[in-house]
Amino acid sequence: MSSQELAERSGTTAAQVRKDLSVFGSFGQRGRGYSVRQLERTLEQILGLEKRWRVALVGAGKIGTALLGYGDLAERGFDVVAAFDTDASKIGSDLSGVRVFSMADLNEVVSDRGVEVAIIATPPEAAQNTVRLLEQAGVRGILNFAPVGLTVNEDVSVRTMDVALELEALSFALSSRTNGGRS
Amino acid sequence: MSSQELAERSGTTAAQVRKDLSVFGSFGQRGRGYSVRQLERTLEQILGLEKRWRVALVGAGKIGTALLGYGDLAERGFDVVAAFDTDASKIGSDLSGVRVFSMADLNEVVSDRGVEVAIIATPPEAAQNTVRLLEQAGVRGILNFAPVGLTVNEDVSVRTMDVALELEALSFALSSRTNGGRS
DNA sequence: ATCTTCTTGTGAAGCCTTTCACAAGCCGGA
DNA sequence: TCCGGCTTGTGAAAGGCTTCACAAGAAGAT
Repeated sequence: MSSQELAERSGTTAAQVRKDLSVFGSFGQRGRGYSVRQLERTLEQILGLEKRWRVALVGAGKIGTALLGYGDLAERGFDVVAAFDTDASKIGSDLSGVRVFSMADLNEVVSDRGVEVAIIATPPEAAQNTVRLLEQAGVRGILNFAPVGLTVNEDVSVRTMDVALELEALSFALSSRTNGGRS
Repeated sequence: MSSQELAERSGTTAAQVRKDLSVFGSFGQRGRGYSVRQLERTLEQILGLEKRWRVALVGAGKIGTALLGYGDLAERGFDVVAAFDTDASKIGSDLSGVRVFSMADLNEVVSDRGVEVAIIATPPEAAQNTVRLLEQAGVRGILNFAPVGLTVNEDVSVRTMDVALELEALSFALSSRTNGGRS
């Protein structure tokens, strides 16, 4: 497959694709293009996707449980190995095959099971404190669904998914386009 | 409040804050800084946040219903005025005060209620077809939770929120940092 | 009124990313 | 073997974003 075709499929330009790939090395064959199979394998390795990751879910409310039922995650290399919640009635139960623990057990369970990445789906007030607990337990990647900015140690990566924020970005795009799209 | 303080709170630099604001005009007072109140009002207007938006939800499964219970949305100016699903047992029911309609009614309901933005929370196979329906009904902003890339008309904005993709980005950050973080 | 202190708004410089353009190289056909 | 058609990999140019640095202006003290 040529860089041109890759570009069209991923919504970018041929030159961009070639430059991006060239950062990691030369995988293409001049005159022939790229072997999709080989490219897939090589990139998986480079991006750390060949590895499976152990994930913990903190907050087994609506959003948390919805994520567990998402399915897709396991196929893409992420095993949710534990969930945590403050609600006593949930502790000990099974959500889509994942055991729910008390927050008090977080440190122990996360350390024992070698959890590297956590998903925070707590109410916003509880999110920052959850970060503290996770950092102490050795988690270095956090996906945050609580609509708040989080402060983390330097050696921890966070990504926040805020639905309302994304809608706001959409609304900005829409209104600037409508009001005679200056720029 | 000075640009310095604004920068610290939002995790950027003072120069960046001033440059960004200068795109829209001059709101600060030399020697004094910015009036937070006035800044808030002005930016709300500019970003189109003073307006309320009517939102439709397509796909009333786990993720969809979780989003409805999210609360935060209404506070931030987004009213979910209709939901759609293919499951006959859900049609006609109420989810957190939102009526669930058949997909067959999408065009009519969306047009009648003046929906401008839609959230797609369908299975990935159904997402692209949903885009078609929404475009025909006049929706111009789409927030997509299905883990697929979507093709849309030029006058429509899409944002995709893919949990596994975000986790993959995290895992890349983690593994590059571990493997002697070159660069 | 003048001086000192503070902070903005903005040209200019620096840096990084994207695009251009083309030599180098691969393949199939004659 | 030689040629013509394609496509990569990459230096160089262009474009965009971030940081620097400083004149212009505001407020309070003397």
